[in-house]
Amino acid sequence: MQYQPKNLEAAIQKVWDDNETFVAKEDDNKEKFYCLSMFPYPSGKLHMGHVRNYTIGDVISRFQRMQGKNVLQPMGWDAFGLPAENAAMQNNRAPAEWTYSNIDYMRNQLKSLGLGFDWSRELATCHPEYYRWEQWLFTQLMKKGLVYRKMSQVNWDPVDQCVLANEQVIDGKGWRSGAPVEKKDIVQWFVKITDYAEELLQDIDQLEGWPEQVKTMQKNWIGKSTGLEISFPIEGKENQFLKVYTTRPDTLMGVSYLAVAADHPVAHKASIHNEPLERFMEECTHTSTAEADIETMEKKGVDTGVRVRHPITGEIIPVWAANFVLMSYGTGAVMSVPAHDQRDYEFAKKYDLPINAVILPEGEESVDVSEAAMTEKGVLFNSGQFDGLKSNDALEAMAKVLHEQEMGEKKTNYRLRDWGVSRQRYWGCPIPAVYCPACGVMPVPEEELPVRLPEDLVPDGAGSPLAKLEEFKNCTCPQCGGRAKRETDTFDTFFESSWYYARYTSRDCTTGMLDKAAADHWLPVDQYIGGIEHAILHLLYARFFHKVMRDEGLVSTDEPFKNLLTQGMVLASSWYTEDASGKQTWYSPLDVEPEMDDKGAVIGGKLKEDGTAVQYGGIIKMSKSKNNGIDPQTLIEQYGADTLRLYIMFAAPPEQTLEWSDKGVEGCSRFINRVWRQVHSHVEAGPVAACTSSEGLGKDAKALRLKLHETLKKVSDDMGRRMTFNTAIAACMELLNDISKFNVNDDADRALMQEAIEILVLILSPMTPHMSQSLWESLGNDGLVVDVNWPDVDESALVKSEIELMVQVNGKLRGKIEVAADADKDSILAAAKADEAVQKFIEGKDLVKEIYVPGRLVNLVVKG
RNA sequence: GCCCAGGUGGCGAAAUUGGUAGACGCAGGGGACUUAAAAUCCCCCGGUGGAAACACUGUGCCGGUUCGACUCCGGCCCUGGGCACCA
Repeated sequence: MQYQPKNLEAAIQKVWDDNETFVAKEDDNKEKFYCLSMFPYPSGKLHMGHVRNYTIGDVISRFQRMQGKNVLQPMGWDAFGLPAENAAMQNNRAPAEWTYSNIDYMRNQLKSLGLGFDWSRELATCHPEYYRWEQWLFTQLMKKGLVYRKMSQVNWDPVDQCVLANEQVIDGKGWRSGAPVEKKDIVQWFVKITDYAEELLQDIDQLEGWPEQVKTMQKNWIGKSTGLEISFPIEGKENQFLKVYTTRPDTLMGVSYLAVAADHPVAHKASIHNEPLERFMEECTHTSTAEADIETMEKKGVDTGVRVRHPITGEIIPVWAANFVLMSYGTGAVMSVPAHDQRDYEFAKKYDLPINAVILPEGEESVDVSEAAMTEKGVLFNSGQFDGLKSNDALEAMAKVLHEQEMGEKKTNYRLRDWGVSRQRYWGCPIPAVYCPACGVMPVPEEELPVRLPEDLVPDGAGSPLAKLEEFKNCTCPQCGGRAKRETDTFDTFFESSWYYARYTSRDCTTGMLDKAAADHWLPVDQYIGGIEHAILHLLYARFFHKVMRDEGLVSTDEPFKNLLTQGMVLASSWYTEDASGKQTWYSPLDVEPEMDDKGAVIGGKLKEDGTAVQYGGIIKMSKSKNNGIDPQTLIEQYGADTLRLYIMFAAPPEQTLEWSDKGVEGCSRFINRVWRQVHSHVEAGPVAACTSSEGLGKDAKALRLKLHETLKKVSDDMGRRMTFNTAIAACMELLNDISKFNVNDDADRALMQEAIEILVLILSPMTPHMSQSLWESLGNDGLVVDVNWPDVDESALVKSEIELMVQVNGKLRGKIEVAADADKDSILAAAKADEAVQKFIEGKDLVKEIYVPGRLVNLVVKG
């Protein structure tokens, strides 16, 4: 019987569908397990990153179900976003229509992978039944004072008259118009995530099932610091101060200038009679708003002419406007101490500003700042009354003096900024606010929700379509009944993805955002799986939303995700040619024959079609722009979903990047075929009951049964605790190698084969559910594999009479000895010293130390 | 620039708590089967020296701790992710 995955997989998927195998119901008799993979943006087709994400989730779900848990594994669509608008402009198609057809296509793709989703809970964030509840939550936050409006900067395309996302700004120019981008101030909605900064920070310690690296990134992002907020009196302006915040108050006596943002009010005022400053400020409006750009930009500045007085020494200090100071951070002004901060140092060198050293390295007499800043903490000097103080004690001392003079206060600061949620875009959730000329800004009343997004618009890239749509914009004031205007901005799409995990528990609830009982039953998510690229923003916003929902009485826990698995990206080799103008054309790795040097390193390649030489672009993330994506669909058709799933899980542990290899897929296909043939050749000889004990088995059979239960033990641990599916699969491969070498001589051997093969089929089933289901039936069993209990390890099969120990001399492996499993230390050491290979290295030398690690090794330390 | 990861054969990787470096798979080489090919099965496979036994060497680079380091510590190099409007 040949392995033909295409028909087999479709038939088994139909059985799952017909039986509603994966529809989850609340059941208090079983432990619940909520397994969630990050939902996809419906971009058109599944890519390999999706396949990886959802396969990992499905393997975990199936494993947990076989552990007897009641598993919920839902799926939905992160349906709002920019790509729909871009596609709309290109194809003159409405984003809604494009999105819905993508969803239909991708749903079928997911089904063909055999993923055990509860489709009855499917949701799409662009459905009004979904987004009405985030609108509702937002109006609650408005009433609570947790949202506000303020001016903030956006990238503005002066030609297309629209706001650009950071990724749409290429080399400072708009991606479509090519016009230099400008910064523009507009009024936008902000959510006060900073009110929860401390709790978001503290609760990270509760997240025991999160990777350490993600927790560290979140801590650093929130960026709690304690420092001083210091007021510098402005010269010639009675009672006017420039405020700065510093985490290094110990360097206060070394301040040589203050730097303010180019759009700081002080700079604005000063620019009126200062032409170079005015020019500089104008120049600063033509830079990107992205932090990475600002931080890597050449540091520039201009003297504003404004002077302040040092709050302690009274010294006159210049105020510069600088392009690296951001108005949106802290007070928009910083104190600069070139001697002890490298960026300030470079700026001071460039503009010939004084460099005053005030910190000595601990235990030293002098400090050299002729080449670079000394950024370590130490002991204060040149600091008048503070001389001799340690850096760490300076905060209290400075705070006391400044407090008395009302020139400064100790302050806790967070790097985290409030969440700007306004987007001047069409394909998003409308922000439920109304502007009345008489009554002001107010929330849309609950009974008028949802504010529906019209779904038939086709954006043209010039401005926001909603802002141009009078029938959307015009409304009546809920308070006075007069004519009013609706908000035409939409939410940041992170808004939708911040609570979808909760909505799955009560998707059909029409009376509230969540059904409390259902939400309490399933939440928190037991296992969340998604890309490492979401380590900060998405996960932080979702944690924040959860706390907000908790404070609204909607959920009962502090945190949404108990365990987190951050999966690595999927990479493939990349190939390109470059024309005279430097324009690159990228080719699919499937179309290229690589060429290697003697050492096997890739040096180039040729197109399979016509032999054109192409250059190697390295192994990089699969992406449309580099044309190195591998379409999962063709692989499913060629090898079947089980082979693709097995390869994805075998090629690397889940957190690591995964490099695509078509040869590797073939290897997995070979393995599946070997399992298939092994089962069928065993079954051909007729039915047999599985072996249940090692008693009475011959030597080889005993050894195979040992291997079988060792493998079961390892695979259970790898899949349940370690989540290293690659090593679990490797163990299954080893087991199959042993099974196929085993000679069946009698009925007892056949019974052992039955046991071994049944266990192999079961433990592979999370990865290869279709194959396992089919083989399970061939082995004479009824029912669904997914409802079978995970097999138990027979501990008695694991008992060994003899063990092998390594013998080292001075830490180098010199021999191996076979000893009884219960041998004592002295006899083991004696055996080690008696070993012929070991003898050569200890003969005639002084034995100075003997180390015995039970079950592992002996190390003999000799001298001379 | 800042924050966080990663770096082990020709390649993907393994070594779980400091204790046999390279399991498993891919590629490659040799053989069996076949008229032949594919498929399948068996053997070899880090480097250097050696007929072999075996020895030396080897986990990005430099240094340290230890009886013993891929694993711990300090410094550096390279690659990747994130940096608040891609999702």
